[in-house]
Amino acid sequence: MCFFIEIELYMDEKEKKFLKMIGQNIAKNRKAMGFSQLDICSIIRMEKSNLSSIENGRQNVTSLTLLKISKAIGVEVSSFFQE
Amino acid sequence: MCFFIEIELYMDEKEKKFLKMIGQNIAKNRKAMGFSQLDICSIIRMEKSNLSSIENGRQNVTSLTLLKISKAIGVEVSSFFQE
DNA sequence: TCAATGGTTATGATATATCATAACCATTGA
DNA sequence: TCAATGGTTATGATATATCATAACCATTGA
Repeated sequence: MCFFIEIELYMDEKEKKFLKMIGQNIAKNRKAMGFSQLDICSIIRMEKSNLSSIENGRQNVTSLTLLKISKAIGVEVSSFFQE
Repeated sequence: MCFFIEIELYMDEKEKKFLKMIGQNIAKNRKAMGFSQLDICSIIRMEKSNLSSIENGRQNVTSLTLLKISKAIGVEVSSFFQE
């Protein structure tokens, strides 16, 4: 038995879900405002591979990237953190 | 005249202010809940140099770090993005 | 058909967040 | 006094976000 490892795995799952939630919120807001991934990428000069990976929760996106995406879409950054 | 550079500098200022805002919100919430920087760092196993630099807006903090800090303090991540 | 659009995944390079450590300063309480 | 506490700043190492590019797939409209 090794509780430390269990806790680590548990946190890891939580973190994965958190990143997935952010990505889903970005995608939801983006589509609601009528933008494609490519639209956003050209507005903020970001690679489409990057945005795709963020929307799929595969990347630990930084604050400034969230700021840029939120401005391009036209929503508040905090909208990306709603459950 | 070079508008491109002007826009870049302008954005840079906006971004600096954004990071400072996040840092101030973290510090405000942390103090309100009665925690020192060292408390938070020991809870989430983060370097105090790192947290200090985040609270002073010198670092482009990542989503997962915001998640950890918010859990340690006991507030929502979105509270770090309130104007 | 098939070109265009929107998105995903992979790879190597570069920039930078975080770690680890240390030195330093100010404040506080014994 | 002075040790303890809380915070800042600096430096080098390591991990990883993002860039840049490319290949690929599915859908759609001409």
